[in-house]
Amino acid sequence: LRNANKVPEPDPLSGPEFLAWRAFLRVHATVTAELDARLRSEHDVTLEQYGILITLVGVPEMKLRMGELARRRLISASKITRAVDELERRGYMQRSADPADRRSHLAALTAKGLRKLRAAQVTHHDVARRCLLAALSERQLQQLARVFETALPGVVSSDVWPPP
Amino acid sequence: LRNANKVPEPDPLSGPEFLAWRAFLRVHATVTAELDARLRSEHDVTLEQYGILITLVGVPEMKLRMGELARRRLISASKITRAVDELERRGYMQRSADPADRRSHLAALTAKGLRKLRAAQVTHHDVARRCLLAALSERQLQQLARVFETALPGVVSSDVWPPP
DNA sequence: CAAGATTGAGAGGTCAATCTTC
DNA sequence: GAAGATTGACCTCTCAATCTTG
Repeated sequence: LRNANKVPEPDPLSGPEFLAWRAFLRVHATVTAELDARLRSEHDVTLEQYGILITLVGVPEMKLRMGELARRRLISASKITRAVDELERRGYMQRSADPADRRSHLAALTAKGLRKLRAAQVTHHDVARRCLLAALSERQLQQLARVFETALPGVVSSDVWPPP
Repeated sequence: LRNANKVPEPDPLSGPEFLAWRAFLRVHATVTAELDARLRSEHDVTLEQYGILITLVGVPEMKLRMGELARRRLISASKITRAVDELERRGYMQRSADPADRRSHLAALTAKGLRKLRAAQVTHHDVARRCLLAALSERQLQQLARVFETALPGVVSSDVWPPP
């Protein structure tokens, strides 16, 4: 405490900045810890795997090139390769050749993967509601979306994230 | 697309729920990816290491028991052991015996660790501002904090998170 | 020779077993 | 015997090197 005061923080966040930022990080950490724990215990799927499946279901034909899938999940090329290996091994996804470019592989959701995702979504939505959404009025939900849209234009309405 | 309609989502989120939730996740993923990348490149520290240092600086005498540190960072006992091993190896932290309980070890920030943290905070705050805070008015920052406090009471004002 | 994807070797994380102290 | 912390063995991730096609 004494030492901390002797080496003061340069250009600190303002009071309201600090409180909003800290609450944002704390809420996210709390909610995702609960999400990952419940998805694992109830569906034997990690939050990361859930993210991959939910990304695919929202896309035409439920298939995406490996690189595009990695870009949308913000993960590396080698990590998406290994994650899809595992999901394919379990029968939730299937690779196929890309007719438009023979370097590229398409990663598709299978019928089994779709059923798995639908079941997992019940848990996902339950956690999202119980840890955040259910406490908020419709007006507060819209405020939240508006505030985020102000900070990162496109983040609310854009179908793909990050944008192409 | 055709198949997705045949296996519909049970109990979906409402429109405003969906938009607020998705934006929340997208903003967090975007900001933390940028944060981790810049902390690594400018200070050779991961976001996780930064989180450990920032947790310690906010606490009396800048020291915490290993288990309490793990609890506040939402990570396992073995992971905090190895993370502190590395931070100690680099001179940013130091372990000492806990006089109150000889089973327990205290993990303390060193003077070098405090200087490292102060430097990293400049980068941290720059990213936090540029990706989220700077676009918001003081009123919007307060709205954000209020909305989070509604969802998880204590998340804004509590000095320790998660609460004891 | 650049882009898309995968692989091998090494670094880092996880789970159960262990050691010490309460 | 349970709690606090660490260790060992296994598993996953990362980085650079590789293979293939544009």
